[in-house]
Amino acid sequence: MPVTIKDLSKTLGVSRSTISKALNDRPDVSPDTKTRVLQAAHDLGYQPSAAARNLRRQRTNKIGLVVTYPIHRVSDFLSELIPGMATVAEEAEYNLILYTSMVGSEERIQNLCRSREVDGIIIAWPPRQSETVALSQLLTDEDVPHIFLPRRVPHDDISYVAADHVQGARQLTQHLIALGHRRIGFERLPEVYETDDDRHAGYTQALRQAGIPYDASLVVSADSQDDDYERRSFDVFQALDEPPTAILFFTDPLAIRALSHAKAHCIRVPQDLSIAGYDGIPSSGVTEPALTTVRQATSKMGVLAVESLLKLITDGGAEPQQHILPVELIVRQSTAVPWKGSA
Amino acid sequence: MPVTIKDLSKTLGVSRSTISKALNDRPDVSPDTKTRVLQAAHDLGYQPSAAARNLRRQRTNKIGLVVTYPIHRVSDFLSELIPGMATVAEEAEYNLILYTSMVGSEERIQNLCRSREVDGIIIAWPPRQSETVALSQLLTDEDVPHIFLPRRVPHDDISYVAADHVQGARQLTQHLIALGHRRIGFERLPEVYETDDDRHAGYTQALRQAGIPYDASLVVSADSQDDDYERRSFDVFQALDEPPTAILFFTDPLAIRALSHAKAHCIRVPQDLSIAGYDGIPSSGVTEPALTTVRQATSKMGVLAVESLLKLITDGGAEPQQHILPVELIVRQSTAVPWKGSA
DNA sequence: TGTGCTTGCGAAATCGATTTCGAAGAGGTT
DNA sequence: AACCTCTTCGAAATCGATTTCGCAAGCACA
Repeated sequence: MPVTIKDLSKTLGVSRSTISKALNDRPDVSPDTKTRVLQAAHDLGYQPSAAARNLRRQRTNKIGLVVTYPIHRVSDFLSELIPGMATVAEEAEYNLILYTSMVGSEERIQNLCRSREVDGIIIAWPPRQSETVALSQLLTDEDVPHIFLPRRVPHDDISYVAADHVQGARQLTQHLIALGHRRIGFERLPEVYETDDDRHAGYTQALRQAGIPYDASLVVSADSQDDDYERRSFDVFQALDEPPTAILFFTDPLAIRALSHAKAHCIRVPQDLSIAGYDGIPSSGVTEPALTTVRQATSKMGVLAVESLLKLITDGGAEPQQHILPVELIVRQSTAVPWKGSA
Repeated sequence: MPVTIKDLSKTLGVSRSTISKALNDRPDVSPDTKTRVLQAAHDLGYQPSAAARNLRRQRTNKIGLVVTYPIHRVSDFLSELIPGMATVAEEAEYNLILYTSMVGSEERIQNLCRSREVDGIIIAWPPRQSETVALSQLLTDEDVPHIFLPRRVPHDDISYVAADHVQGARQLTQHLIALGHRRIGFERLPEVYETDDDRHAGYTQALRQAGIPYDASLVVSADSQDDDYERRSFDVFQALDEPPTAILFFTDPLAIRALSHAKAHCIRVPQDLSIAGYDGIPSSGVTEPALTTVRQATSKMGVLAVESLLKLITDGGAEPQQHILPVELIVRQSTAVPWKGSA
C-alpha cells in the first residue's frame, strides 16, 4: 500500500489539512511544522496521489496529443514534433498523453474532453476545414483549450500553429526560375487541404511574378493511396510534348522515389531534370544527389503549439493563438541550371 | 460545468449507485432502468470523470513511456516504436503518457510510480546494468509493473524486450566473410552497454567460426560525443599497415558519415571498401550506394513491450516477460567482394 | 397466512487530497 | 481585566465515481 496523507498525519500527530498546507507551501503553517512535515514526507517516501489531486483540483496537468490521421503515415513528422513538445510541457510540469486511434472520430475526441483527463489538446492533422471549425466549436462548448497543428485554419477564433507553405513553395519555385527553368512541374495531393492550396498558391505566385503562364498540364495530383502512382505520374510528365525541366514534389518521399525512377529512365538529375522535395526529412540529405527541399521548423512548431496551449490553459481569457512559421529553402544538388540542348 | 453522475441521478430520479451500476453493466439493475440510464447519459452527454474513476478504482489505464536518454538522440527510434505501442495500448483501452526528461533520475521515476499516475511503465534505454537492477528492485518494491527496452537485462526476474544483437552482428560479419573479406573493421561504442557487448560477441563468434584470428587493432571505439570523430577513426583504419577491406559500424548514421568520408578520400564503396551499418533507419536505403545493414524489428518490439506490460498489469502473478527478437540482415550495395589488387 | 428466496434499488462509506471556516492561543494595547 | 489582532491549526465539506450491504417488494410454496 502506498503512503497516503493519512499515514503522514498519523505518524506526525498533525491534521491532514496541515500536512497538505505544508506540502503546498501555504502561508498558515509555522516554519517549524513545515520542516517537520517535509522531513517526514521524505522519510516515508510520500508522494501525493495523482488521481486524488486531479479530482480535487479539477486539473490533471496533462496535455492530449490527438493524432487524427493514420499514425504510421505521420510518424516521421511526429518524431520531430514530440521531443520539443514533451520538453516544453515537462518544464511546465505537464505531460503528454498520446491518443492515436482518433481517425475521423469527432465523437471520441468529445468524449475524451468530457472525461476531463487532459487540460487541453493539440489536434495533429485536423480534418477538412469545415469539420475543423465544427470540431473547434464542439471543444469550445466543452471549454477545453485546443490548438490545431500543423495546418492553418482560416478562422479568426481558432488557434493553430502552421508553417508558411505559400512562402515555401514560392521560394522553391523562384529558386528554379532563377536557375533558368520555365517549365516547372508540380505534383500536388489529391486531397483538398489548406496545405495543398497554399503550396499551389506559392507556386502560381512565383510563376506570375516571373511572367510565366500557368500550364495546367504541368500540375498533376499524386494518388497517395497508390504506391506505384509515382512511376506513372513520372511517365505523364515525360509524355508531354514539352516535358518539364524541373519538378516540385509535394513531399520528400515522393521526390526520393522520383529520383530512382529517373535513374531507371536514364534521366540524369540534375543535368537532365531538376527535382525538389518538401519537408526536409533526414533522408533527403543523403540521397545522390542530395535533395533540394524546404525545411519546416517542425520542432519549433511543436514547441510553439505547447507554449500556446499552456497559455490558453493558464489564462482562460487569452486571445486565440495563431502562428504561421517561416520555412527555410535548402538548396542541394538535385536542382541545377537546365540543359539547353533541346531549347 | 460538465455533467456528473449527480446530474443524471437528479434528472432520472434514480440513485447514483444505480446509475453507476447501469453504466458498468452490473447484474443488479433491471433491463428497463438500464436502458433509461443509458439513454439519459447519451442525451445529456455524460462521460464519467477520469479523475474520480481513477481514484476510486485505483487504476488509471495509462502506461508510462519513460525515456531515460536525451530524447533527440533517440527520436528516430521512438518514431518507429510509438505507433505500434500506442495502437496496441489503445486497443486494450490504455493510453501512453510520455516522460522524456528522466535522464539519469532514478528518483523521479520512483516519484512517478508513487504518485500512481500510471499502471505500469516501459523504460526506454535503461542505464548500465547495475543501475538497471537497482531500479527494477525499486519499482518492484513500489509494486509497479515495468519492462525495459530495448536492451536485454541479464537477470532472471527482470522483464525486457530486446533484439538479438549477437545474431545480428554475427550474420553481418558472416556475410562479409562469405564475400571473401578477412580483415574486417568494427567500430563499437565507448559506453559499456550490453548491446555493445552483444554485437562485439557476434562479431568475434563469426570470426572464430571462420578461423580468422581476432585483431584488436581492427576494433576501435567511436566517441559519440565528438561529431568529427568519425573522420579520425576513418583515418585510424586507413593508417593501419594492412587496412580493413570492410568496416562494420555500430549504427547507420556512423556508416552514412563514413560513406561521405570515403568519397572525400577517393575510396570507392564497395569496390575499395565495404561498409555496413546497423539499425536499418530509413536513410540507409537511399544512400548511394544503399547501405547493407541489419534491421531491428523496432515496431514489433514496441508492440511486444506493451503486450507484455499489459500482461504484468492484468495478471499480478505473471512470470517475468523476457523477449529477444531476431533481427534481419539487409544486403544492399555498400558491401561486395573485396578488391584483390593488393592481396 | 407465514416462510423463504430472488430481484432491484438506495444509503452510506470509500478512494486521497484540498480548501474553507472557525477556534484556540499568544501577544499587545488601553 | 477586557478587548483586539495575528498566527497556527484542525474539523468537516468537497471533488465524482464505485462498492458494499441491507431493505423492500414480488413471487412461490407449504
